[in-house]
Amino acid sequence: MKTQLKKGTLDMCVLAALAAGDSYAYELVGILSRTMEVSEGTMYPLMRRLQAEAWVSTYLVESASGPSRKYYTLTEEGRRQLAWMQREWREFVNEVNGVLGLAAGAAEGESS
Amino acid sequence: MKTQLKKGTLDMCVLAALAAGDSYAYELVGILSRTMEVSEGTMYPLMRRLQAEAWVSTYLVESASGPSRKYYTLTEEGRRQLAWMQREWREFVNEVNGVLGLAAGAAEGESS
DNA sequence: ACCATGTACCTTGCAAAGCAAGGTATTGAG
DNA sequence: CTCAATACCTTGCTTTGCAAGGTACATGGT
Repeated sequence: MKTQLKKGTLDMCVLAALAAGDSYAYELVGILSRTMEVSEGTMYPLMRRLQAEAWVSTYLVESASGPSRKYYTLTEEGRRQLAWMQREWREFVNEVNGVLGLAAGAAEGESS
Repeated sequence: MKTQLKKGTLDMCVLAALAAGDSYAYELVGILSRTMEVSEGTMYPLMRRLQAEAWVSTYLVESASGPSRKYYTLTEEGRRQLAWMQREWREFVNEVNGVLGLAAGAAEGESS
């Protein structure tokens, strides 16, 4: 469920998570999954996009408990992009809530 | 812009607008355009979907200034669907803001 | 009569994004 | 030696928004 709602917000969520510290795709799925549903099939293509846009850069780190991890760091441009996305996000939420609010006022109690 | 963010919210917005009173596709574009960007190419297929799901029903009304208008009414099921969508929407907004908030707290001032 | 403008309907074809399902390789436990 | 967990990845499908195009009616201007 909620698949459609996530469109366009996951990049922002990942960038926000990376703003709190470097991480790798597999771990990011776990981190975001504490709050919302995400799958690996979504994550890996997403990370490629972020890198293609130069919003993140990568480096490899060997792990003692499995294959090497591909860590991602937020770039300066990524940081700017995150700020811009957050502005758009808040704006959009207001727009939608505006439409919902209008309807709520007209559909429910028209007290005074 | 913001095309991706709209995915999944436009149906809800249209249902909300219809909760305030019957309307037709062309007019709905105008109504929603006061708050957010929508185009006809989006609206007409959308209305077909809503009707296919039985969330709206239609009736024709002749117009003095152009072709007949296809009015849409919210059905009982549509009303229930709208309520459910709004719940999902608020939940989702909280989830995303949660992820953004975590990052904000960790990235900016770590006072105390 | 002609044409532009506004109203009102519609479709086709594309692009973007999320996801299930599948696949590979490494490490450690039983 | 097999099983699970870690960690990477791709292919194909689906949904949705949108630009671009097309139809038809009414009105006003020329």
